[in-house]
Amino acid sequence: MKSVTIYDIAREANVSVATVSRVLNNSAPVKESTRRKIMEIIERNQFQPNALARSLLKKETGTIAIILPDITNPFFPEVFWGAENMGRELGYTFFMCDSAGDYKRESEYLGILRERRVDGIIFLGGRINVANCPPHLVQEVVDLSRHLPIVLVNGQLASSGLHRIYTDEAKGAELVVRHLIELGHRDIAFLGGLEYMNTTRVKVKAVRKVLKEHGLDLPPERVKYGEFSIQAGRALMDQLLASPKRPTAVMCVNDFTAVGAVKSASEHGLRIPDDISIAGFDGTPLSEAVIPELTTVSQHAYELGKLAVESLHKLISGEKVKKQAVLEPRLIVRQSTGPVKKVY
Amino acid sequence: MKSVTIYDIAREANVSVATVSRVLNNSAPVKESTRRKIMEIIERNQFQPNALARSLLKKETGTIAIILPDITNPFFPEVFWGAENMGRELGYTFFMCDSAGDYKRESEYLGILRERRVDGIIFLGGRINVANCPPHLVQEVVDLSRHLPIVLVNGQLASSGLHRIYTDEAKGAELVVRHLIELGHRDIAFLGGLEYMNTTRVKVKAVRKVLKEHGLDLPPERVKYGEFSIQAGRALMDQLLASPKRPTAVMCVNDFTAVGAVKSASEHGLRIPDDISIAGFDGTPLSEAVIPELTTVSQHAYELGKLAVESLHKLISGEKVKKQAVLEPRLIVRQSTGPVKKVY
DNA sequence: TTGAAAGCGCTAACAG
DNA sequence: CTGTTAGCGCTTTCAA
Repeated sequence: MKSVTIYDIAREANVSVATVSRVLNNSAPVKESTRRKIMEIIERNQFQPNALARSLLKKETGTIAIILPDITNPFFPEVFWGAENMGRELGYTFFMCDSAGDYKRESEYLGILRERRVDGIIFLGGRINVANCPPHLVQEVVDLSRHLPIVLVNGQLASSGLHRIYTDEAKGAELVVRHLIELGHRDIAFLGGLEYMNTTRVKVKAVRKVLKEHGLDLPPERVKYGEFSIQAGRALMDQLLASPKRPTAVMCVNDFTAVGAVKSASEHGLRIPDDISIAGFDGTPLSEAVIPELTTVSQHAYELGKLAVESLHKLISGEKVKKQAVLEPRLIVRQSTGPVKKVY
Repeated sequence: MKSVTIYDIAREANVSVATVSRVLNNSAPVKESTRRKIMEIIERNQFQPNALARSLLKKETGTIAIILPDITNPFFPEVFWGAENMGRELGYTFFMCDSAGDYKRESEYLGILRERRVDGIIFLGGRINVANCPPHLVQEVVDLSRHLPIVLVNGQLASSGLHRIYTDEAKGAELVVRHLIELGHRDIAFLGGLEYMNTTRVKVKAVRKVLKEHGLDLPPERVKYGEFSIQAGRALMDQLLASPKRPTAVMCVNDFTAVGAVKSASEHGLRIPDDISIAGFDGTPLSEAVIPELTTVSQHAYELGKLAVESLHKLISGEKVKKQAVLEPRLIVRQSTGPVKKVY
């Protein structure tokens, strides 16, 4: 089990470790014949340099960590996949940290990652998505960011000056509402999402704005806050349908809740979109897998991951990077929304 | 940006680095007063020991890597989530490596992980799931396993003697077929999965076996091989439905293909399960998200991840571990399967 | 083109 | 209870 080191190679080749190091890194010219001899010995011994030792010296590890709130939500694997594909080419390996959206876990990971000397961190969810993040939690991230680059994806930390990549969710929500209005809907509800999370607030605000432009409004009973899960979507929709007069269209905070809403609606005997239109958000693969396929808004998850790594890499290399990169959301009209049915 | 080291702390506290190290690791008694002083200085400087240096010395990194074929397939996040929850308590951090099922990428990662001196590897998909894995690819893993523990999840490497955790897929397939037969189905088809992958073969074989027990068989035209995606499921189902006489029930290789099959069937105007029963496999969250909810077989993905880490940890700690751990699959009957409709 | 030697930051004997 | 010291495996001057 004794692992072979650069010394073993050097000894066997009758050269110094410096020379072996040189052929390993191509960091200086080495006589062709010695190079070949060394290479041969390396191959034969299946020698692999110890990345820890190298990192200790070079002060860079070639690792990036991604902290996210829920890997089982299909939006995040998509982001990761984008990040990894970009990162692999640049030579990075990824630590995956599922925080479950829990501040404590986030802090825990932040500490661990610092100890492990990752080259950078991509942060999603949790504290960067709440309306009023406790100052010490903001500070923690800001402090860390003085040691290593951090990129926030789809979130922010009040006046932290951290780099951000995000999709314009307000714009996305507007797209959905305009689409619904064009279809003739006048009674639109908003469903899902915790009230104190930004992703929820931003959307509700945008919905209000667009409705107002059309002389419509969003009364309190047409907004149902809750979790982001399928279950929550279903329960919330149940509530909505329990009211005497039901809306003709529902915009959901994400695809999960939309799926739940669809379930509830069909359990209530409603046909979608004939009896009620339901729209999701995120454009996850799930939205396409469901029947009926969901009208939703693509957040370009893959792209977000890719861009995050790209920025991070530049930051790591000391290049100048724009503080913010905003992606345009894209409305994807599918089967779950349709013209309002006139009832005379 | 100069990072503070144990030396800085020692100097400021007027003690030796050894003492600082002792309070850091609680590895030997230290006078309470000095301990407090040192702690205070550590806090004030936000000192975090460099894990690289420690790992270099201790020959253990506290990292586990998980190699899997497709993080966007909801089965795998579930496995990861189980692994992480178990691993976090044991002090591990996770490298996530999406191989895309590509042997080249797998090899690439295997090399990188060795260099990074991960404490262990959890391997899923790709080469451990094909019927005839090229010997050099087997050898590569076996070689590596002499340097660090490797656990194969839901797969195997011919006579490699590697540790394995898996769900009994044959049993799972049997469960589905028996369920279908009980419902009165006599014409059952199998859909999806590459023919050369074990996960496909095992299931087809099991289906044949059970059908035979009941005096039935699985003619070639009732088996449609293909990818594991939703798209594949849909295309394959289209083929199946193009035949003059369609089966009354379809068992799919996984939930993705089942979802595709459901789509195709409903596009063809068939009601599920009244006109045709469709069953999935894996028990992913997707199977429950979809409408109608899928009858499927739970592979206990979360549990697989948990167990994998548990074994790995024991292996790492030098404890004795069973070569194999087999989980019992569980049939989950939901809405996509029902009694066969008698047609006279 | 090559070698000697000084660390990177930490832990673990070994002495005291 | 505490300090000295020898590495862990590698890269990188500085000389030769």
